Amino acid sequence: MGVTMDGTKQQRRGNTRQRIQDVALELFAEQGYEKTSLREIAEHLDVTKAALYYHFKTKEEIIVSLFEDLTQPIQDLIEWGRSQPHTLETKHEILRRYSQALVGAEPLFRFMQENQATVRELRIGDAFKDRMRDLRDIFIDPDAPLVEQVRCISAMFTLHAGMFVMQDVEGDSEKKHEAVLEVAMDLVTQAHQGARKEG
Amino acid sequence: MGVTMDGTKQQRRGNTRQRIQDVALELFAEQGYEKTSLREIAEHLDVTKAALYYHFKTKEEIIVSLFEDLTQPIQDLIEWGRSQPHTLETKHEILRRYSQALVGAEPLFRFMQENQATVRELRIGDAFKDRMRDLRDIFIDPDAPLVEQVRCISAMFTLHAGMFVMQDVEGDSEKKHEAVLEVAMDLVTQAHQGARKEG
Amino acid sequence: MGVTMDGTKQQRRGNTRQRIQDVALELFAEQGYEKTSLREIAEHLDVTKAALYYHFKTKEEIIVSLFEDLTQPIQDLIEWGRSQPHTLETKHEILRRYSQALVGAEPLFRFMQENQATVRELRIGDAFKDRMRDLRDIFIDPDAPLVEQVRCISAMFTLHAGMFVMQDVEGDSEKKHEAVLEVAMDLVTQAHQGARKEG
Amino acid sequence: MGVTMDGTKQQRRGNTRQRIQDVALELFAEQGYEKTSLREIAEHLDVTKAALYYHFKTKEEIIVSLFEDLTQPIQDLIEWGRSQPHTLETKHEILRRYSQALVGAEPLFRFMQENQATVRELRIGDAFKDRMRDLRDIFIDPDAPLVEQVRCISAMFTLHAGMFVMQDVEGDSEKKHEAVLEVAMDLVTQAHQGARKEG
DNA sequence: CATGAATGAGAGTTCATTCAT
DNA sequence: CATGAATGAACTCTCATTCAT
Repeated sequence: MGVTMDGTKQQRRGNTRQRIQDVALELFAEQGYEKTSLREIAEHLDVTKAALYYHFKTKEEIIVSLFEDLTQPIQDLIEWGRSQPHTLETKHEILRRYSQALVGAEPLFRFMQENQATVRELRIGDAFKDRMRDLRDIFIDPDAPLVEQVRCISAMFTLHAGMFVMQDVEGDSEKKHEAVLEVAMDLVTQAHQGARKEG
Repeated sequence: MGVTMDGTKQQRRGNTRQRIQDVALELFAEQGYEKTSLREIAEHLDVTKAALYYHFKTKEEIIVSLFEDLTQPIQDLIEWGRSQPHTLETKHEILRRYSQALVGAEPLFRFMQENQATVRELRIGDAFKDRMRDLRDIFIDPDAPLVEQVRCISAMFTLHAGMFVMQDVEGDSEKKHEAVLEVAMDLVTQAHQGARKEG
Repeated sequence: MGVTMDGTKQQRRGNTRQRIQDVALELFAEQGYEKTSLREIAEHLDVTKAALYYHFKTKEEIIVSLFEDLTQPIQDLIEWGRSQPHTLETKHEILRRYSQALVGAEPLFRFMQENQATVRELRIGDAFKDRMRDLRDIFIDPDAPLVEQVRCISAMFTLHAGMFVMQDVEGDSEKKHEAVLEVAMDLVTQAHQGARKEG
Repeated sequence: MGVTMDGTKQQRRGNTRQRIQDVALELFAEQGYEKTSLREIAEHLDVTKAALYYHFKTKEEIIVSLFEDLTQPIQDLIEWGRSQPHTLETKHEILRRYSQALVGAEPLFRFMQENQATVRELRIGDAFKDRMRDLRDIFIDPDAPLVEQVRCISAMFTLHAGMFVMQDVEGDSEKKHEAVLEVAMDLVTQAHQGARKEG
């Protein structure tokens, strides 16, 4: 992600920085942001705490960087969505792409979902909220009946739920993803039809 | 127990334990468990930190007590659900009751949802997980097609989403609740019919 | 020990006070003075901490009372010793009596020996030191050669050691006491003879 | 390692760990382990409490480190003693060496003797007990008559007593040491002869 | 690039003690 | 005689952060 062809200098340079990000995300996702200390991250990497400060000015900046790096695909998705007509087909395509984006940034999203209270107070809190609202705005028609709006929200949450709750439902991982996506698609379709009838 | 007719002093003195719980829940829900210090709770109540320790042995015990006190309705619901036949009507009734239970314990549930990473490490983590699994087990038929199982899970998550995300959707609070419940009911109905067709 | 024939009122009255002393001494001896909290003592007795304060003004007063009650025999011994001629036979008799006094107040002495640093800062510290010096003064002749003085001190310490270190030497308890006393007596005898020769 | 020729700054900066140990031992020996707080130690060194934690993970680790560093000579003595024949001459040599080892680690031993109750609960408690038992085992013949065993124990305790009690006996420090050692040697000699007669 | 050493602030927790009831 | 409720001071320990080297 953001890795250019040329690697020599970047690898040397970017290596530690990236390793910090990797370890930090893993620990943040596992234990939460507050309970993960810089000491712990440093120990996992076999460097000193002070070394972290060479690469990131504060603890907060570590997860800010993670957020920015890993949610780029969703940012792209939103931009793309904005330029599309608000048809059912568009919404289906958004769901498909969003589903994939989630898979790509799973640990971050798990972290964000499980540490909402913390995230809210961090600098990324607003960015995240904005992003979610943007996504909602290209996904939900504010003039549609309330029930149909709920169906759309439900569709998105179904995708989220798919990431975490589904883990302890038995079955092939691939098949579960498909099932989740199918339910979400159905919900949007129903929302679309429901809105039609009203209008 | 030294209870005088007049209530003013009683209120100040007699129910500190409850007041601790109230303030703690409020702050936990707002800022998260880790970021809420006992000093802060004590200051809100105008007592010393040590006073908290007269009523609760540890910080953790405060939220444990909240959890136990406030999730009793859901415990009851699960017990009731177990004794019912696994019909569609039962599931609808469960959704209705669960929806109400959520409203009653909203701050706690908001807290649990927004501090999952923290909760997981606390003593209530397992209790919560167990409770959720029990609920799922009386709600989902493991022999049904995967898609229909997902629909059921989605129904429950729709209720959860209803509590938080819906807050910034415009509309009358009462009506939103109804809409959320309707979507959830629909999902379960569809799941039921889908399962029929297969079998 | 200070218990009169009549017991009714004294027992009621003295009962709790004495029970506090008993439990306190046991815990002090086992864990040390600092590590034993009043909460712990109260819990062992199934009363509240505040109850302890009815019987003793402070924590320190508890061990002061123990000290005063239990070292009376030694106080008596010292007084008796003072009125006797400084003969070898007197010293032997002192050893015999001291040995017995130690047995009677074993837990207290164990406590005093194992918490010297603490005791020193307590009010009993000086009292104890005084008592020990008094004992030494009737036991040691300051004009005797240094080696003989050491022998006398060694005799007394042999009795002390007998209480604690001997516990994990195998053998009948009674016999061990006798052996300890014998060694101590020997040391004093030698000291006496050594002093003679010099003089 | 950044060691400059000049020593002044080095002394301030470079050997904080050692300075902590020195001050800690001094205070522990004077006031006891429990009554000595890390704040106090830090203040004596003119650093913050947190600085102590850079050098030692816990308060306990401070005295563990002291114990390990300062009892090495005794450890060596035990090892040496094990390889020697159990003759009287060996025992005399052990006493001589032990006497010297005690002088070298006087504050630590004073601490251990005056804080036995505390030490027992610390990690060094067992290590100390083991060490003492090992010493006893190379010093005492378990088949000897009880009285002779007591004489040996008494000899060792005489050395211990020599460290503390003798402080307030008047006389030249050097001479006192010699007198103490002489009494201890005598006791062992007598024990040896006593055992002979029996066997 | 990275370390060693340190700090200031604050956390949760425990303690001896007090006092109205 | 004893309790319930509370306090103030202290404790051990952890954290994010800084900076000279």
